[in-house]
Amino acid sequence: MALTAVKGFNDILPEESGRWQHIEQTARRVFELNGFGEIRVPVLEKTELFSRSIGDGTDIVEKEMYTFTDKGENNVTLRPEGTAGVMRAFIEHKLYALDPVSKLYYMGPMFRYERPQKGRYRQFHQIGAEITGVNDPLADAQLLNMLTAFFREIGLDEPTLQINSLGCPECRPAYRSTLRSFLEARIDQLCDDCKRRFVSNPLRTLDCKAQGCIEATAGAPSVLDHLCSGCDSHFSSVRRYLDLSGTPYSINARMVRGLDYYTRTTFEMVTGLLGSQSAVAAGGRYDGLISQLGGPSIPGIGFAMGLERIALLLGAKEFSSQPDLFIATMGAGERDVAFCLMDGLLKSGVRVEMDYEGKSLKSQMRRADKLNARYSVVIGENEVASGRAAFKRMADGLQIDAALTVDAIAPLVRKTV
RNA sequence: GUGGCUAUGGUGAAGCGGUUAACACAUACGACUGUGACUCGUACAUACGAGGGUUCAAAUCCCUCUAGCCACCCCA
Repeated sequence: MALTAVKGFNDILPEESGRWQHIEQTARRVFELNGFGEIRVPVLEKTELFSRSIGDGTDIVEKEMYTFTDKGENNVTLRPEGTAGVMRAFIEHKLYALDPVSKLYYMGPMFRYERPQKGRYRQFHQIGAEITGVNDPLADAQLLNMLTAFFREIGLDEPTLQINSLGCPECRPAYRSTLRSFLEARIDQLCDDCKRRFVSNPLRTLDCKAQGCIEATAGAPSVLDHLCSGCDSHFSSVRRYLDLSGTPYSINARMVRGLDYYTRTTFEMVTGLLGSQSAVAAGGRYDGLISQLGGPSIPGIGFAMGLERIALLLGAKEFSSQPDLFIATMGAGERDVAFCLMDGLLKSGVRVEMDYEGKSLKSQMRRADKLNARYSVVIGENEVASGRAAFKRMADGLQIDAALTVDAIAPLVRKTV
């Protein structure tokens, strides 16, 4: 093969793009219903934006970013996630000055240099939403309800919502050291990875899949028992609002996030159908992020969902449309008439196909069938002379006589639902 | 970054050292003399991921590389 796409970068072919559009349109509809407006930000940002927001020690920043120096000697990076860029724009354009509460959504490609596997690619696509300016747990709950609504609308009931609270800079350090002393006593039972995590990120040992670690951490202290009073009441309010609106969820005190900026509420939509890529959507509150990036001290909360993973879950559901009418012609003499008829019908919104290259009637009919046209019509000398033709309903072969005019044809073949 | 598996036409695949690379689907054209889905006929890999080697002879054995998939790490 001469030239191929870059490893981990995929083409979305027409066969699949219908499904993608369905996902995107559903997200737009649900998000806009909730008062979110779309923001479009660049895919390329200064590297510093990501190292400062996501965190220097995270895997994303340490080994997964597409970072390079451009011709002007700027150190730039293809965005590995969406929130940082959106918040940069939020601060840069002082959107907080327009409105104390802003609700934004975005969609587009993200880039991470990882080894591709099922549901994980180097260029992947996310749809995300962010609320800034609200401390109240009401914002957390609305965002979670919106996420739940999206999955309901898209027709997926499989992914389930899990929530947790990670505390804040007040209470997390204390919990972390409590956990560390718990682990210290059992460090021999931990796997090699977790011995490393014990130092770098002890919370991570809680969601390790190794049997020894699961046993060793079975009685580990829970974050939720070590929240400060502010975080504790915030979390219980979030739960109360979810209960009030009947949103199903479960609490997973072992859920950890990969980005440093999360505080308090964190959550994931989890599926069991994608192997180890169980998270279809994930997010959380990031009360310190905006000020960390040089903006005012404004809280925020948001999520991102993975389009590829949702598309995978949607599976083989059919989203392609069918032509209303296929026009077949007997000979070159009728093609002018057919072409004008097609043009007129297209202008009035009827989806029409015709044969472009003067193939045999047999081929044309086969094509009408293959395209799954709802009606077909054959135009020959007789039809041109009489100005009428038989429109064949492909599903059952019924033929209906009608005049060869847009006004007569459009209502006949147009899908009436 | 680590590990495992796999690489034959548009697709799914047979082939396990010996003349024309099976079969199916898809595609194109045709047969049933102006009407699809059934049936039938014809066409369709100078070629077996790339490069090297062994051999009289390789898609079939060996080596290297590359790619894809899956898993780990991590993550949407």
